[in-house]
This record gives sequence, structure tokens and C-alpha cells, in this order.
Amino acid sequence: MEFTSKSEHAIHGIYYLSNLPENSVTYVSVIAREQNVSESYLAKIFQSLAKAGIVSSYRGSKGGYTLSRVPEKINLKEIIEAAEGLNPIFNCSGVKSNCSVNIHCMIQDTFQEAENKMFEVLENMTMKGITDKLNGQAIIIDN
Amino acid sequence: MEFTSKSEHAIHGIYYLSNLPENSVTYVSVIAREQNVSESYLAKIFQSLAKAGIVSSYRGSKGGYTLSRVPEKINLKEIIEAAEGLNPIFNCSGVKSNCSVNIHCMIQDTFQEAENKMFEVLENMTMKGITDKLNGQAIIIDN
DNA sequence: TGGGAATCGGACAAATATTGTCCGAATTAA
DNA sequence: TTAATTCGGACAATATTTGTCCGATTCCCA
Repeated sequence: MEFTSKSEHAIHGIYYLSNLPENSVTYVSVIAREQNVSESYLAKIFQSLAKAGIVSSYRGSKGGYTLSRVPEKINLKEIIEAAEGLNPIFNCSGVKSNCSVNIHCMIQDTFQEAENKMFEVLENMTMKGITDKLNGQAIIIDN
Repeated sequence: MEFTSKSEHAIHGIYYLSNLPENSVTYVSVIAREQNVSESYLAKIFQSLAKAGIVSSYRGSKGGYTLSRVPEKINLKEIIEAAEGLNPIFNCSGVKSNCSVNIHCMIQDTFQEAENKMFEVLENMTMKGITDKLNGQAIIIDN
């Protein structure tokens, strides 16, 4: 019951782009070196992010990736969704014979609600939010 | 990002015991047959549930398992915890060099909050709650 | 117009985690 | 004592995650 490292790499990658001047295009190789992560693996992850419309890709020489939107419009949930897809956290095989639950399953419902609450929090945190908080803290430290 | 089938088997097993007369002792073999699940695998899972104090085990002939507590005092969170352990849903490798986040990581914090919200829901649903709702619905259907 | 540099996409390989099996030991009822 | 059960550990099979590779495509630029 954990998000895979794809989510981590994706979030860190987007975080990196978020702190760059707007519209700057960056190679995967640069981001991978920065994050100390396998370049070809991160490349795959960025392909997913591009497909999801979170980043824009440019092929060819001087190509690379840039954010498709400003950081305040990119939230954690959509990054995770793009990176690893969103399957229900609880997937009942459901074929129990004595399970009168065919009508409506409280267990399934409860997990669904739990999942919703979780993603609500993740959806409400944007990349801007993350950066701002960090900067705020840095200032406090500097004093 | 899904709970494993251990959680499902554990919950279904406890659910089954919850609908039996209080203090009745049941073999794993019976529960496994009921759920159409490998007996030796379910046996392992029940060992974990016993270790966590959710069920009580009796060895030897006429042995088996019984709930340690009444169903209204057993919630989904603790069953999951017993069945598969609770690791943080997001585990940042954290060794990014340019990650000024050493001070305090908003990403990590947000995932922690999301996780808390999720488990809050699961903790608030007891086995009695599940059974009651089902029975209530069954009655409605019968009318 | 051709070469170099980057992403795209699919197939594949390696590593890790999950699921499932087996067996000897301990325990208990009859 | 025997049969039936859980206990606990080692192990095997399977599935998933992680990582690699390479040819194709695209685009800049000389």
C-alpha cells in the first residue's frame, strides 16, 4: 500500500521544472542527473506526464520538456495519476458465495470514501504551494 | 498503490467470524473454503491477526480461531495493519542534492496528511457497522 | 539537405514484492 | 496414543516494479 517510486520521481521532476524560469525547456538527462535517477527510467515517466498534459515535450535537437501550465495549476493528485494510474486502493474479488453484499458492499464503499479523502488532500496541494511553503521556511531560517 | 489481497482475505475472514454466534471457534479450513481461498495462505494471514490480538487462536484438536473482541470494537484499519503492516504511502528517498527540503518537506507532509485522512475513515468503520448496514439493506430488499 | 540531438514507443531484462506451498514442531481433545 | 489443529520458518511460483535498449521520429542548425 504505497505509491511507487514513479510518483516520487515524477513529483521531484515537476518540482524541479516549477522552480525554473517559465517556459524554459529542459532535457530529461539534466533532470535525471539532478535527481540522481536512471535517465531512461525517468524518460519513461516523463512520457507519461506529457501524455497527461502536465508537461509539453519538444523533440529533436534543443528539445526537452517544459511545464504545460503554471505551477499553481498542477497538483499532486494528477501527477500521481499520470505517473502510475489510479486503481482503487481496495479491489474486492467479490466472488464470495456467502457474500450477500452483491446488493451494495459497505467494505468497498468505505474504502472508496477513504480513498476520496486521501486524494482530496493531494488534489489541494499544488506545486506552487509546495515551493511557497519551502521558501517561507527558508526565510524564517535565515533570520 | 493498492492494498494487497491479504487485506481482503483478512477482512472477509473477520467478517465471517463476526456473523457467527459469539465465542464460536472456527477452523481456518472452514473459512478458507467459505471464501474460496488457499487454506495455507489464509492460515498465514490468521496468524498475523492472532499476533495483533484481533482473533484468539486455539491449537490442537478442536482448535481454531475466534474473535478476541466484539465486532463493534474491531475496525478496518487495524485489520489492514495486522494483515500487511502500515508503511507510509509515500516514501521519499530524499537524497536529492538540490532539495532544500531537508528542513521540512511539504511533499512528505502532504502525503502524511492524506494518509491520515484515509485511515481515519477506515478506523471509523467497525465490523458491526458493516454487518448492520448490510442487514438494513437486506430488509429493505425483502419488502 | 544532411547530421546530430532529443523524445517516442515498444520489447525486453533484472530486481523486488506478493502470493502460495510445505513440513516439522507444538498443542490439545478424545 | 492418535488425530487434528495452529505455529513458524524456509522455500517456490507468480506478478509487479524498476530499469535497459534500440529503432523510429522529429527538429534544429550548419
